[in-house]
Amino acid sequence: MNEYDHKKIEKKWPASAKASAGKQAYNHRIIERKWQHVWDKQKLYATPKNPRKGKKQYVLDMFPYPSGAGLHVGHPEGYTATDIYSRYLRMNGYDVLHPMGWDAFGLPAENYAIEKGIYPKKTTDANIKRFREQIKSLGLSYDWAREVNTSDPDYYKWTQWLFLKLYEKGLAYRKEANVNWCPKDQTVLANEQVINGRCHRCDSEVVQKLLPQWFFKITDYADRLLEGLGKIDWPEPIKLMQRNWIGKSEGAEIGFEIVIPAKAGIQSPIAVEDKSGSPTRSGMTKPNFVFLHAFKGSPSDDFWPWLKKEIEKRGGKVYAPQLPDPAEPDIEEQADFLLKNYKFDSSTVIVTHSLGGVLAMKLLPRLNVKISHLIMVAPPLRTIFLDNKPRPALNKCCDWKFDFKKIKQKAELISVVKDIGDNIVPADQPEEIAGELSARFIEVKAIDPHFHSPKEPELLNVIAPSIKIFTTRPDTIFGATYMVLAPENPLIQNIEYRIENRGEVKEYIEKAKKKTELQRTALEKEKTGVELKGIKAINPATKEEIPIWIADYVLMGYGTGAIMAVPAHDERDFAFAKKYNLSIKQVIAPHVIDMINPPKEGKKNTKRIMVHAIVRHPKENKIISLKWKSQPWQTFVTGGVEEGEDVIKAAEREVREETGYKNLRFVGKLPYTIFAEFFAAHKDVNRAVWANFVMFELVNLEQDEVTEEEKAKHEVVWIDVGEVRKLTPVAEIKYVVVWLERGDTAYTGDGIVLNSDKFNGMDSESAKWEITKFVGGQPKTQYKLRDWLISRQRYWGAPIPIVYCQDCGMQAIPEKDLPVKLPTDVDFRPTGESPLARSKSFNKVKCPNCKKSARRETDTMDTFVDSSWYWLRYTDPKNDKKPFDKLRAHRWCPVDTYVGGAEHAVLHLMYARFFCKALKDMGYVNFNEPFLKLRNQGLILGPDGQKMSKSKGNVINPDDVVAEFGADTMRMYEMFMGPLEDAKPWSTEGIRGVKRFLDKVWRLFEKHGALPHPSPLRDRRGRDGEVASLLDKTIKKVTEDIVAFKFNTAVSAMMILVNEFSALRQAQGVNGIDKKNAETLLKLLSPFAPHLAEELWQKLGHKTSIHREKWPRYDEKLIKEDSVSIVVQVNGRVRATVKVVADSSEEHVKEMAQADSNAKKYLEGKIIKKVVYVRGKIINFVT
RNA sequence: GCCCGGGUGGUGGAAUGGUUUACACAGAGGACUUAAAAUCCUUGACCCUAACGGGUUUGUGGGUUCGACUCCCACCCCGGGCACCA
Repeated sequence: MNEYDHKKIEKKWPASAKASAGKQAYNHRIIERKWQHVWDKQKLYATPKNPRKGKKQYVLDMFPYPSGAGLHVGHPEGYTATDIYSRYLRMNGYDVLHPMGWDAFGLPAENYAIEKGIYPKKTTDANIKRFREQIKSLGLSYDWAREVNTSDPDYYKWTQWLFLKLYEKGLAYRKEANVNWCPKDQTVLANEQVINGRCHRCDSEVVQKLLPQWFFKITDYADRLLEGLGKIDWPEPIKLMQRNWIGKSEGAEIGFEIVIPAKAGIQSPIAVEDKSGSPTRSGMTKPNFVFLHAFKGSPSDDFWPWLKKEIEKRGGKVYAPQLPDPAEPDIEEQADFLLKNYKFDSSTVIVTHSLGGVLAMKLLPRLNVKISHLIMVAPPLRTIFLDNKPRPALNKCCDWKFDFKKIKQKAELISVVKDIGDNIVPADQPEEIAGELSARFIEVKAIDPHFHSPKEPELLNVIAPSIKIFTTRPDTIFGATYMVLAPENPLIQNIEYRIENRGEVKEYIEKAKKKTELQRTALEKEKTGVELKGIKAINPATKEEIPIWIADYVLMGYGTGAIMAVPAHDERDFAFAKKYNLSIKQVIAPHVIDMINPPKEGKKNTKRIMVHAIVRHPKENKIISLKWKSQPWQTFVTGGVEEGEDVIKAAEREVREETGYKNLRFVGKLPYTIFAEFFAAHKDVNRAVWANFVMFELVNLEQDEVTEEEKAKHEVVWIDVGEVRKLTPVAEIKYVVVWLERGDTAYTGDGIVLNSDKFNGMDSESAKWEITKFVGGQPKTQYKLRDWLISRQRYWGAPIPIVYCQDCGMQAIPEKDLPVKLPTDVDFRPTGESPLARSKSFNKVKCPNCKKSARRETDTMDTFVDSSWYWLRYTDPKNDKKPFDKLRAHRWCPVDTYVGGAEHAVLHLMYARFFCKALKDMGYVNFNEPFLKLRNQGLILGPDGQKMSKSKGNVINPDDVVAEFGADTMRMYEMFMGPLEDAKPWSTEGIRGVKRFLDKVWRLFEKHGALPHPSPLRDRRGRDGEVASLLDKTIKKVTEDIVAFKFNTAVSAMMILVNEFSALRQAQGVNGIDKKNAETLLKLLSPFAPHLAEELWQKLGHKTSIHREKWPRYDEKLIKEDSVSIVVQVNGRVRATVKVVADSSEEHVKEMAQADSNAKKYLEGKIIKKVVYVRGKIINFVT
């Protein structure tokens, strides 16, 4: 170990000893600068090259963004915490990696460039320099040889490299996406820069804009990100926030078929009998399907019989003729046949297979009406086939010339379905037809090539789509009374041709698109929507037809973009149903068991339907209650409902009978029935009751006579509405209270299933899976997490290493060409595209594949990408071959302790975890979680308790604090303020107190030098052994508190010790304190106040650094007190304290306590029923 | 609206089932000093009492317990996160 040459130090810092000598306070300016210089020279905090296995600790701070404002007093809080912990670990023999660096890319530098025209690198480098100096002035023990800077090409080269690796793995992809766009600043904004739907800089409303963007596929890791949280030591609230962000929901995916509802009054479009012989009911029919089969085919071939059945199941009427001469077809003749036998009209849907499509294209121009929909499955356009088989019959079947314009005019909607695995019709033919006809073009994979399988489910999706929904409450499906699609749901286009109010629907969709984020998420926004008229869905549980709506309260980005609406059991659906008058059907009843009169074992069980009437006074805010004479009950007006009887009528009857009031006005009914179980004492039976609540208001107080029989049972008492809580149906009453306060609401909890056929009576939780099975649904897990959008139309970030070539498409930059450097010939002014797009030098690039000139990706990466892996770079910061050496990373990682602000709870911490897992899968690291232990630091507020800000003028500058009080005081004060994770206000008075403490320590040594002197282990009151005990207790407390990150109480423990030393010295007139004790104190202090501790340590005559010393141990035996104070309580109240020898027997303590004069007063003449004795703490007499 | 965290002297906070207010700040009184600063000592919730002592008190109300800041229930207030996630 390097020894200090005190002579040399003295020579360079001659003032240091004298500056403070004889003064009450020490000179922090000189001492701190001196030791910072010496430590730096000696490389005291260099990281060991090869940490010993099991002896390594990686202690990390979240690296700062080097802003122009310089260091904030909040920064040193976390830095001091990790510094204390690192120093503590080193003193306990650990090899510690404790680095610092710069999250240097980001918006402010670029905005500054826009404003002042100063190149971002220039401002950033200057800011880093200032930050580094400020951090160094705090005496933090970072190993500066490992400094990293994300804006350095040597760093972002590897950020780009990691991007390419993710790209190779399919974890980086490009797609069109809606992004936040600020119309005033002409730029895309990150989600976190949008505050309440407004731009954080200019406050204009942010709109959604569709742009091609790069994403990282973090959703692939949703489950692992969730699972990993169980294994790491992080603050619970942070873990919870991540869990919520990932948002895992278990539920079911269930299909709802779309049907064509029966309608009266529409003329049958086809007035002839069909081959299948199905009767055509006159005056009432459904839209009709006409099937046109293929060459050599028949309606019993291929998918036809299956499709017919499926469509009929959905209420469609199908006509599937056998076409004349299928093997030697004459298209014109076939068309004649159809025209002769069938009548087509605006509701007709023609479905064709293969050559049937040619027939349809020849048929349509000859129609004098417009049909609804033409669906051509794998239609040919020419007689060129993939199998090269000659088909002479086809060559002569028609002229293969089509009047596309006319065809287009004769169908409302045309769809062309292509099989991507087709082995007969070449791919370009259906495509060309679709193009000519401007038709909907759908590419699918058929089960058998060219749709030859007896079942082709994809076709059903085109012809009769079903709506897939995700729900976490399949148990409520019997109560699904309507469905809702998100306005963006592409399914709407599929079924559009059947929608009667198309114009209205389109208008709604357009309006929804134009809405700003603010309007869509506006508080208490009223729900809007439009019904899709002309189609219905079938509730798969009830088989009933239910309406389909579109509404923007359903989001496309979650689940399937469609829901089944259960208004009775979902708040949103409830509000929507109320507004649009949709039916509400209860299928779950809250299940309550009366805790005061619970059902009794062995009693008869009876079932009843009951109604409770809440009767309001005509003028006052009072309601009627009945006070029972035979029971200790006070109830609403209450009674049974006969099977089939109207609940409201029954309630009216009861009110009349029991109270005589007769002029009632019905106000409302609790929208759900409650299932309650209790013991009915007056009848001596158990009751299971369906409880209904009805509210009336008395029009006046006119009253009929009440029968004597009723009068004998109970008396009418008016009570305040606020007292409802006290009434007797205790278990149900909480729902009534909510009803009275908030009005009608949906019941969203669990309970007993009702109105659900064979599932009635089950509890909702167990019904979930049973019902899912019953309706043919699948269990499904959904996540809220979306993929991470990393594109930024910004300059000051790492360029995305991709080029676009006209011939070869998207191409990755080869590794050898990295880094893609940021150009300097840039105009920063915002125009809506990335500034990189306007750099000439940047865009001079050749396609890595064909070497022709190509276009560069001009977006840069989100700065969160840079910070997702910096913790790995610290383990190997100078490597120019790889981002980091695997072995070196493995020696130090994962990070053992990570400290930073809670504002990164989701973003940075989630992204870094994602990177770690992706790197693990690619074999670059061998662990799953980057940060094993995480601790948050709280905000430091201004002295006024407000968040520090320039405009409020409450900013504390750390430079000023260090200048006035010194780094040691600043460090210690920030630790002493309160718990690390709490937000706490700065107090200028408070920091003085800490300085006073350090001065006190200084005087303890300084006044007479540090003297070796005989250990007078007596405290100021002359008691032997107390100081020794206190010293060991302090070691214990400080040690435990550092490990637990409870630095505030560690500081207070040292204050207590120093106060004791100081008083001891005064009381005994001793010059200085015992050397051993002094050294222990300094060691405890050294992680907190490293400069002062080192200075005093050297003064004690040492030549090596205190920071290389071993952490002090304590002696359990010394901590144990010889005598203890026992608190004497009588009936739990403190009456005295008695002093007894430690480990006294209970008997002895009891005697001593009873002997105490004050305790005696309270025990005199009382019988002691019980004595509670807690060893060494308390004795309680119960009389 | 939902989900977290919190509410303790004049102030920052300590105590996670056992004497509420450790430690520090501010305040009051005293010592030293010509004086101030600095330092040191004493004091320090509220009400009753001359005092011994007693009573009340950890946001409010209730409960569990010999005993509750601590555990349970309801409510109020503050801070943070999410926000139509089916």
